[in-house]
Amino acid sequence: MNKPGKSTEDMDSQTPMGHYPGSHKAKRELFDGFASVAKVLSSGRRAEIVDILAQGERPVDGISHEIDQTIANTSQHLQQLLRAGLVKTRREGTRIYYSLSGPAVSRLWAAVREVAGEHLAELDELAMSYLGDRSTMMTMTRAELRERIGDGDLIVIDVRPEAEFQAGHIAGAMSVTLKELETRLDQLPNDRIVVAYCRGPYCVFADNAVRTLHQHGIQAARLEEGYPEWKDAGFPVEASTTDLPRHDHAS
Amino acid sequence: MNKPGKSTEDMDSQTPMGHYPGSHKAKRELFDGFASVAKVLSSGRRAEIVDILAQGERPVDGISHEIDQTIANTSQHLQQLLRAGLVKTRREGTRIYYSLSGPAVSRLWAAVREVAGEHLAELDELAMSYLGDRSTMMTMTRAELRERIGDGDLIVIDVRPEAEFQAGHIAGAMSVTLKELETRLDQLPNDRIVVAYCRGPYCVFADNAVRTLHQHGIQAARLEEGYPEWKDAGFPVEASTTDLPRHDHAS
DNA sequence: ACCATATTCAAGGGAATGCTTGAATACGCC
DNA sequence: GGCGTATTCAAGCATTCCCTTGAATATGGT
Repeated sequence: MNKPGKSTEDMDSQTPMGHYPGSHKAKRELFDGFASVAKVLSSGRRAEIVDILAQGERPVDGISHEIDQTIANTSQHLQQLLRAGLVKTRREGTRIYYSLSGPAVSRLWAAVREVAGEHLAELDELAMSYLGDRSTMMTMTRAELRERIGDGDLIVIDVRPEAEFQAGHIAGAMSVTLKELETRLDQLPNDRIVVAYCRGPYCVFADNAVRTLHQHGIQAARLEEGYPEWKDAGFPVEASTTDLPRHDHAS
Repeated sequence: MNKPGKSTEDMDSQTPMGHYPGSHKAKRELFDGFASVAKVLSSGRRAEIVDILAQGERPVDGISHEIDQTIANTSQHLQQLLRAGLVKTRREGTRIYYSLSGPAVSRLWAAVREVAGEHLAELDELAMSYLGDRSTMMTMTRAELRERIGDGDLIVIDVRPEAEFQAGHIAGAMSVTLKELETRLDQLPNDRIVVAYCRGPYCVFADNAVRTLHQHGIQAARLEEGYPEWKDAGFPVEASTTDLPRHDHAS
């Protein structure tokens, strides 16, 4: 006898009376609803999209370029995120800007990364393969950076794509993308420690910035987490109001 | 030109030099890794399993009965949860007990429910259909309950299946399953408010207990969240050490 | 009105998923 | 060693998912 009981088909066995809420069918549907939220994060490409939107709003073709997928495919992923309620849209002329629908989504994404980092056996290997060796790199925590950010002995650079800096960044940070970094070394004061940050704990931009700076003999450290975590912690942020956020094409 | 760039195929366009980490392929694989954690929660049945395991460890056939699925199917779902690292196992004779692999998993599950509750359009309807009308039911927060639990004017009952009570419960609570409730009404002191709790904010047991108590003219309220949230908040818990946790068959 | 740009829609193929069924494995008991 | 119980494994089928391709829609500029 392998099958589940049929006698209590539509009424939970814990329920003593027939007319109470709690049918198995409704329970299945409710949990299918919860599952639909997780399902939308069950694609690596959509996870990348959420990681990018956690930085701020972005139009479709900016996202498409960032995740290296066709516009059509990116659009379909965005539709799925939209249907599940994880993102919302804002139209501006011919462009449609997507953004996370709330901080709870950011927390969910952080929880996924945390579980993967703590419990998924292969993750260390995958992270190592993408990020390279981090063991020799100096890091700084959010709390420490906030403490020391006004002291004048360090400078904070944001190495995310310009569009993300403009959508919001750590108060007092300057934007230096990786592409520009080597040509703008002279603009960095050589008597301060440079602290680089980017999208989050698994973002490679800050790592590579620190590597480049070290090669040029400049003291540099990486912020352990990224802009979304800084913002979610309620630490001071600011946005470029000089211009509307645009996507940045490399070509 | 709809396709993503091929010229930067294996090197992130933000990276200035060729030998730095950050290839697109490795990034895809890393995010596929994160996605694999979410994917395992993308089935309603596995979500139910996680909800049950958040109460404490449980053997396969107990879970199978609880989610109303065949043992074979339940086992396969558990294998997937195991591969993704969300659960761990403990063998005891011929039984294999599954449990969540850490509190991060519990937080992840809470984050999924939170996002669904805040942003998924259909969820209210699904919850209403499973739980019934909650609007007339009195509730109590964790903090308030902890405050008043020693005052002697209320009594806390745990209406989850006995196995879950034994695996861990709110300190000072007494176990009264829904099945027993009507026959044990005389054991409840009639000069105190009864506070019922169960698995979490979307669990129907406590609701139905309060409904039954009200029908018998007993003052009763529902704890807003359940045992996992109480435990994760660091509030006092205790476990039955009189016997090893068993599953409970209704049949 | 016409064109360019940004985004969405629709159809199709190959792969993966969830559930079922029936058999295999592992442990404890006699 | 043989039996009963708990769990896992393996094969099959209908469904769903991801990505691709090509066309359709919507907005703004000239």
